[in-house]
Amino acid sequence: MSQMTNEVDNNVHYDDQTGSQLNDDGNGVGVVLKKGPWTAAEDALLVNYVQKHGEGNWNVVQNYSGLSRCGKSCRLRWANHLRPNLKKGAFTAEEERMIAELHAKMGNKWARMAAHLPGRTDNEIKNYWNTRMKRRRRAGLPLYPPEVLLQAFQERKHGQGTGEISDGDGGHRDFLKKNNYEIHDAIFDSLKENQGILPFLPDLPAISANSFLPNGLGSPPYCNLLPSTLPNHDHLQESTMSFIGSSELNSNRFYPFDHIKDNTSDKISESFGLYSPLDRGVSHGSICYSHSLSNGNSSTSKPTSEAVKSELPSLQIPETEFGSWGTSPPPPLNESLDVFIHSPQPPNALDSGSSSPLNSGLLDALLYQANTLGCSKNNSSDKSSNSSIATPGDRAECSALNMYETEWEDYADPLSPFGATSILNEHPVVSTNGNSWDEWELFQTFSENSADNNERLQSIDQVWTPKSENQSMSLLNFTLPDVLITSDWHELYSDHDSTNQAIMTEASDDISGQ
DNA sequence: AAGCATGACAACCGCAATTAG
DNA sequence: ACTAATTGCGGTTGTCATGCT
Repeated sequence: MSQMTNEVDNNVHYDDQTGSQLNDDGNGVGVVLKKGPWTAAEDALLVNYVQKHGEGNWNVVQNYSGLSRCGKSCRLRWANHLRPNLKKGAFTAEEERMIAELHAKMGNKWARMAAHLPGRTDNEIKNYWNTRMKRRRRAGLPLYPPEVLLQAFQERKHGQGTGEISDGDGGHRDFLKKNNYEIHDAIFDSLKENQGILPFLPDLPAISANSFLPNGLGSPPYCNLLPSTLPNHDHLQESTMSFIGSSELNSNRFYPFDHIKDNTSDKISESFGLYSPLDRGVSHGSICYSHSLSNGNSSTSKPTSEAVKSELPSLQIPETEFGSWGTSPPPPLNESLDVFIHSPQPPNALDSGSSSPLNSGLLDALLYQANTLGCSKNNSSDKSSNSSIATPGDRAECSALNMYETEWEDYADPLSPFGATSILNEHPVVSTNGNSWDEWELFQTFSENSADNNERLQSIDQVWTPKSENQSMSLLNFTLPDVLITSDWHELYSDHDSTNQAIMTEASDDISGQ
């Protein structure tokens, strides 16, 4: 890097600037070890050493090479920069897709991910992901492309989760599978991270709580959601019921966004964990409350803001804990669910009366989403009739949708394996050049100023067809167009809904089918 | 042009796991 | 079996470049 090139022959500068540390490995006590950026001369020394002695024994490098670096630093330098076959430069589209996919499966297992990306280092991947995630989070965008979510979900569902990608982290998965409690990491991760996948429901029909809770949690699909092996089922049910009771699900009919009619659209985003670009507060409830379940264990003793801090993607649970679950009674799961279920709601949530499924946690948000999708297919009249509700929410929803639509522009590259081509061919896009962020804003403005939402939603209804539903299940290669400034953008909208629907249908099937 | 925000990297730190004695 | 050393990993921080206001 340019940084490095500027550092050649300036040892003194960096010694003074970055300080030093004493060697603590006994090899040269009192020797001042250099820190900071490596110089070309140091690199040469290290390369020379490795060529002569091979990798390893890093702590003795300074003895043989004359380097004043600790072994750790040498190893890192070699691994990240000097070893042969390192691939430099920007990640390719394929690599980016791989990273998203791997992260959806593995979480922050950078080293494992690097193993699947020849020539790339864990540090590189980590930096890439963190930067990318920061950017996306700031923009309020979901971390994973829907097709990655769907694919991962399907793979997990069909027991081919590891497939060609073995993360070696099957411990907790085994546990999950054994307990028929297999919910894909990525789904929860995505929900937890920013839940961008949820808010882009095409519309928000009023649905009857009874329609998907015919007999409360004691009947499908909820009863099947619970691990059949749970010995403390009653307890869990009771807990879950109280959880449901805390929401508006116990009313005959609830309007998911009704309660936010009078609130700002931020509440929707907050409820679904969709970050507002303007508000990245770390204490957003949805993040906090989703954490316990997504982790599958109760980590709520810690400040929930940590969920944000740690950027936990997948089931980032110490494997020992899961391992112990496998050999000991499942109460931890109960507890975790219990904790999740009884997750304290922020006072304002209660005060505002927004104890809706949106605020009560990602589980019912997920289920709500899944069921809503089901309802939306069967009840277009409801859809249209309800498209008139919650104007502010609708706007927020629209915003979320818009974000989603432009979200995966990275994957809209015609060369991308996600294959934007077909979509782009099917749906003429007016503008498709370059980066779309500005265009997205333009589009958002367009959307917000466009004809009233009812009309838009009706259009969506019109373009919904069983065909698109069927297609949705084969949309693994579906890619969002780069830009959606198009006269018939609602058709794209509809296709996104298809993907979304596919995901949520999978989620619903997966949950109810367990 | 200056200041600021952000991105991209590189490197360090601490902890945990593994290995060697 | 125990301990220390080594290695690996993930989180975090620091620096520079770039773009925007």
